[in-house]
Amino acid sequence: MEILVKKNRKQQIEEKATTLFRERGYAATSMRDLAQVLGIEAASLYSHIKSKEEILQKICFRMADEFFEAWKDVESVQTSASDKISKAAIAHVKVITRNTDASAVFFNEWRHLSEPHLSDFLAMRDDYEGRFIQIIKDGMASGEFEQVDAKFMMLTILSSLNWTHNWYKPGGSLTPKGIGVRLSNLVLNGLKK
Amino acid sequence: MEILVKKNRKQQIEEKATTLFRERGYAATSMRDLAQVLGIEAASLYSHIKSKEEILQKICFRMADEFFEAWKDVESVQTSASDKISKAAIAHVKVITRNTDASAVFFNEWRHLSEPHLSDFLAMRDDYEGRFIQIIKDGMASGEFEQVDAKFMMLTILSSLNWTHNWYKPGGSLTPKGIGVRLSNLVLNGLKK
DNA sequence: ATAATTTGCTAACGAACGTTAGTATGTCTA
DNA sequence: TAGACATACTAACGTTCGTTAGCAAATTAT
Repeated sequence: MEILVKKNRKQQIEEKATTLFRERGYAATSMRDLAQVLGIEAASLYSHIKSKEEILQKICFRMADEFFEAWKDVESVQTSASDKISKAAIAHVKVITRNTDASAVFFNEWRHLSEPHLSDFLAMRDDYEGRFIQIIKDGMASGEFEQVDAKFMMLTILSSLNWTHNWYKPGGSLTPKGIGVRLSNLVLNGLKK
Repeated sequence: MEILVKKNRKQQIEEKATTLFRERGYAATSMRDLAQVLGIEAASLYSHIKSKEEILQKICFRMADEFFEAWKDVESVQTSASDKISKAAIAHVKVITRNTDASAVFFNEWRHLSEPHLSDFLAMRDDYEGRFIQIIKDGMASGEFEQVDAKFMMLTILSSLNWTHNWYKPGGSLTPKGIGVRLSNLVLNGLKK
């Protein structure tokens, strides 16, 4: 066995950091703040992590992975464009509602990444957004959707989906899937012929 | 005459600060950064302003004023609920596109306000959001809209509208009014019976 | 049993932070 | 012409920042 990974404490650090970064923002959260929440000294954090930014990187790229992972279900089956949009919306919302704090960090704090991680991040985002655009364009080409500005449409769809991290509370009347269904129906009403 | 207001330099400071706060975030922007952009020393800023946070307050509450001011046109005339939503969306987008940097600060940096300004800010936001909810509820009561979760609908509408600050570029193919019309049509398709 | 790993501490580093005090200079106003 | 005002400076304050060095105890693996 070659389990060399530091497990327990490092995970705790990332979890607490996620909460703090969400509440106060990355720049306004100090390592001493983070240490206090964990009940240790700030210097002790460095037995487990390399730097403050490493934590942010982990959060951002783990979320990116989750979004791409969820997308696999969308592209696996051959189906109509509207069905794909619907599937993508549901999958996207599920990822967000499963990680509301990490999502907030992902959406709001990525700009504090340094190079080359910042460029990597933006490239992934472009890739992800491009997949939505492609579906919309396919839908227009096949006559399923009206002729619209595909990028504008993508931005509108994703802004509605992404905003859910700001108000979703587990245990509310709307389930993640319910939210995805409602939001995708909403935009599909505007897309379908 | 009692013109005691410091005019020129203070405005410049607020403008440059708006850009920096948007690009780097409030907490990650130092007074020395701001001074450098203006070509002066950090200490010199304090001949014109009281504190760093005062700048943030000015930006946030000026934007709040603009949003409420734009809303006056919506409530002045008695008309259908869908017409009101449309008018509100257009007015809202116009304010954002007229001040993309300040809007970004308004949406992302308000949490760095200290009390009592933070509570004031949140109260204004609740008020503003409540007006959207009221129109939606009126539309449902009159039979114009389908029965929906009014708060969910408001959040969806505003998230689409608010996101425009992230991608709108003056001189693009879409005018502010065009954006407002398209976005309001989109959500109205989902609302109307 | 012993070696390695995990976890934490105190002390401190240099840098950057927001801000104040005190002063100087040019410009507009009475 | 005198005073007020706008604008900016140097110098420095106390604080907080992210991080490192060096050490120690407990836990785990061999």
